[in-house]
This record gives sequence, C-alpha cells and structure tokens, in this order.
Amino acid sequence: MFELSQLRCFVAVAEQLHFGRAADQLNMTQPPLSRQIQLLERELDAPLLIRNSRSVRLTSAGRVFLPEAKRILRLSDNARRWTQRVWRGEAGTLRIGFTAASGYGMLPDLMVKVHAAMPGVDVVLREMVTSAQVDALASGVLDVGFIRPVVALRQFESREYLREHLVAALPADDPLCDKDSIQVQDLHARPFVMFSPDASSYFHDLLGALFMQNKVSPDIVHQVGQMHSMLALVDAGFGAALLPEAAARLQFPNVRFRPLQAASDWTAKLNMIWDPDSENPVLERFLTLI
Amino acid sequence: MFELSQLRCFVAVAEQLHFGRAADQLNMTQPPLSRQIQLLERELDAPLLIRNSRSVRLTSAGRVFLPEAKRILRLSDNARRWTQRVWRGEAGTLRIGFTAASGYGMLPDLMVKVHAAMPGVDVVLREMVTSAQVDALASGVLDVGFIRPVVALRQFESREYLREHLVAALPADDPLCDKDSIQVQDLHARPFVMFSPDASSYFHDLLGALFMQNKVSPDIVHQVGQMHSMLALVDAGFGAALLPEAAARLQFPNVRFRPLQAASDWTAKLNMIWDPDSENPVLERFLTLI
DNA sequence: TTTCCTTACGCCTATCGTAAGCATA
DNA sequence: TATGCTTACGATAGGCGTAAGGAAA
Repeated sequence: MFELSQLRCFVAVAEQLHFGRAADQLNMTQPPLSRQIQLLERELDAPLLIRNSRSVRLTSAGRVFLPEAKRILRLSDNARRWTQRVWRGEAGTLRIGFTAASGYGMLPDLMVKVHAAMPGVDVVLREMVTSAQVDALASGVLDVGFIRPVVALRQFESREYLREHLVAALPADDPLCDKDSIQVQDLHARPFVMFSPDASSYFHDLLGALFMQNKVSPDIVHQVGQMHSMLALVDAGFGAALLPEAAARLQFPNVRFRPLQAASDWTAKLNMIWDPDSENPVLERFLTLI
Repeated sequence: MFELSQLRCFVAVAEQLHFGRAADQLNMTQPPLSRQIQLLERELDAPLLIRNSRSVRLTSAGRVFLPEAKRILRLSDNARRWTQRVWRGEAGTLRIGFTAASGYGMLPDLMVKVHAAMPGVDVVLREMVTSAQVDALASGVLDVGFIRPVVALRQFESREYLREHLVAALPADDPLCDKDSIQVQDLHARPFVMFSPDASSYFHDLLGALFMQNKVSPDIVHQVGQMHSMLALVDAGFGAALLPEAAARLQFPNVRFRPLQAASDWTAKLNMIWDPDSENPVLERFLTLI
C-alpha cells in the first residue's frame, strides 16, 4: 500500500504541475520525488501523471485520485489534531452521574461552568441512584458522580461538593403554613411522608437521627424513595415532608415550602466521587475547575 | 506526520489488545511493532495505549484515534481501487456531444448499449452544434462527438457512425400527402423550408446538391437552422421540408412524413469523432464497444 | 517462573542527494 | 541550446529481526 508521504508528493506535483517546484515545496530534490511518484503509480497500478520535459498533466486516474489523496491527508491531519486535543483535555467527553434530587439544584450552574471553561468538551448527563453511580464509575461508564454520602468507597476519591439546608414541604391547608419557618418539634405526632430506608437510606437515616435527637416522633404515613413522589403525596394532603432545599424547585399547586430551623450540621451533603485512575484527561481538568 | 503503515500497526494492536498477536497478524515481530507504536504516539504527542506486561488497553486519545485511523485506511483502500477501475475504463465518465437532430434517433439505443457494457461509467450528454463539439474535443471537455461530416479534422479521428435516409415533412393539407412516397421532382417550384447555410451547412449543401442534380428548384420560403423549427414551420403550413428520418420522431399535429425516393447515396451521414490522444480510458472501451 | 512489552544492536533495505542522460521546443 | 524529467549510483538513515532486559502475576 502507498504511504501518506507519497500522497503529499503527488498532491504537490499535481498542484504545481511541475516536478521541480513541487520538490522545492516539499524540501527535497526532484529525482527522489520522481521516484516516489513512480512508486505510487506502480502501487496504484495506474499512471497518475503524463509528463515529458515540457509539460506535466494529470491522467484521468490522476484526476480521480487527487481529491481522494487530499481528503486522506486532511483527515489524517484532523485526526492528529483531534487526538491531541482529547489528550490535553481540551476536547472529549465527560460523563456525569447525578441523583434526581441533586440535579434540581446544582446541575444547571455546573453545566454553564463546564461549558464556559471547556468549550470543546461534550457533557453526558445520566440520572442514576447512588449505588448505580458507584457501579458505573467502577466499570468506566461514568467519569464523575454526584451522590449522597455513603461509606465503602475504597477505590474512589470523593469530596464534599455542597451542603443543602432542609426545608419543610407542607400541604397548603396545613396550619403550619402560617409560620415563616418550621421547628422540628412542630412535626411531632403529625402526618409525615418519610424517605424509604432502602431507596434513600441517606435521607432516611439523616431524618431519623434528626427526629431522635429532638425526641420527635412524626406520624409516618408513607415511606417513599423519590422526592417528586414525596411531594406528590404532600400535594395530595397526606402530610408534611422534609427535603433538601433544592427540592423546592419542584412546584406543586398544593405544596408550600418553609425553611427548617435546625442546627447547621443538619444539612444534606452532596458528594462528588471519581476514579483517580481514570484515563480521561477531561476529568482532571474538571477537577481543577471545581 | 505519521504513515499509513503505522496506522495499520495501531489498528492491529488496538483490536487485538496484544502486541504479540498483532505483530503476528501484521507478519512482523513484536519489537518493531512496539517501536512503530511509540513513533506514532510521539508523532501524535499523545499516548494511545496503556500497556504493561499483563494488559494492553486504549487511552481516551486512543479511543478517539482508532476510528479515525480505520477510516483513513478504508478511504485509502477505496481510493486505490477506484483509481484502478477508472484507469481500466471500468469506471469514470464519458462525455458525449451530439447535435440536436442526431439525438432523436440513435442516442437512446446508444445509452442502453453503453450502460449495459460499462455499468460503472457515468455518461454526460451535451447537445452542441458540430463546431462547438470540435472545440470541446480540442479543449478536452468532450470525449466523443456525434457530428455531421465536416472537412478540416486533422487532429481528430472519426468514422461514419450511421446513415439516415431522408424523409419529406409535409403540411397535412398538402396534396402530396396522398402519395405513399415522394420524388425529389415533386418538390419543384413548391413552397419549401430549407436548412440555413450557416447553422446547418451540411444539410444545406446536401439538399442543394440533391436539387441541383435533379434539376429541381423548390420555392424556398424560409431558411432555418434547427429541425424542430423547420417542422414548426411545416406544421404552420409554410411548405414542405426534407429531413433525416430520425426527425420523424418529432411529432407535430399538422406534419406528415413520407419517405423520399432517392438514390441511396443521398443520405445524411452522422460521424463519430474523437481525440486519439485522449487520456480517458473509458473512450477506448467505448470505441471497441461501437 | 512465566508472560509479554521494551531496549539494544547488527544487518539490510530504501530513500536521499549528486551527477549524468535524454527528450523536446 | 536550455529546460526539465528520468536514470544511475554512492552514502546514509531507518526499519526489521534476534537477543537481552525488566516488570508483573
């Protein structure tokens, strides 16, 4: 098969229609250029140029081959540049996992930030629960995940990304709506929509601890995994709920949000997690950006 | 810049994920293969493969570069094949010139023939008057022309392609329509639509000689260059006309065609003309086909 | 200890440049 | 005779294969 250097030789001659000038342009002398063209023609099994000491012109085969040769050279150059950019982290793909609730709050801002700082990078967003994100990171399907804190994370690095205060979601006809803010004690013995211990163990445990420390026992009418389902139940008047403040972005007609008066350590943490052995150069740039 | 051989090396390794097997597949030993990959990586200024003695896998740059490399190799192979086919005359373009009138008769058959014999060849048809065809041949815009016989054709080869008998075109109300065939003498002193001497000198001279030899003098009411214009005048009842039989394919409501009884040398010749120095291999195949 | 990629080194092919050859206007 | 492509030929760079090196399971 021919080589790219031969294509460059041919393109130069085909455009100059003069071996001497083409050789000059290629920083070589004419004889080896002639030879390269001959080798290319032998390889193609077709003459590309009709030449004598007076003129050089393309054959029909040469006319067909010229644009192909140029295209191949252009693609090769593009491939080189594109690969370099990907390696430098200036281009490529960043696959971000997020839990449904985390997305409401910080994702839009994050997207704007990433797009501004790394314009060549494509971002793929995938909504996944925490455990699925950990698996996806392990199998290389995700580059970075946004999850609620969990314990066993040996192989990954993580850091706290943000903390959210809790807000109370109340049915519109709940008398508590008259107050500007809610105390945990206000919820004692009142109907309450709780996070389920399996699908949302972090929030389940967080609220469980909050209630226990305050010696409050709400009347748990439902246990639900997803925030939008909880809000739907609140909207239907089943009771109140406690959610991270980002959930207030979800608007339901019969749901009112009121801030929860609680010590500042009763916040919902959102962690960022990634594989330090990732080969994706974009990840590194993302981490320095954050 | 890298070379195609290096792309082949990389693709083999990237697909095998094993230097030894890839080298085998490439009919070489591992060490030079390693070296080629190293050279490619240095050229791209990005690592393509992460390798240790236990495993080989692609980097993000390698994942981007692999499909590009395959594409470039595929295009190179296609370019080679396509160019060969063009050179062998199995593919390419044949540009055929024809005079308006010649097209009516033989072009459709010719097209069918060419397409059947040379399926990969694109045919470009251009209607041009004889002189324009000669110019187009000289400047390489046409490969072959179908023209009426002319004299000065030094640089081109030509051969007679076909001869057409002449037919008389008569207005529908002309009493001559009652006859099954027409004698030249029938046209004496009758209104006649003639070819113009400049735009259709061949037919003008042919008919002039025909009339002179038969001592016939029709009453020439118009001189026109193009056959469809002549037939339009016949249709309008201006007079009769003599045309090559292919013109009978043009149907006008008030025009009747009748064969002309004449010696067989009073026929309209259609010549094929081409440049023997043409570099188009399709032409050669076309000539042997005809 | 085995596997397997890399480094080291000698050989050889292939390309380059210089110089001569040759055809055309 | 001048221009310009091709052929000839010696020097050299670069690729290949063999052999040794080294890291990981």
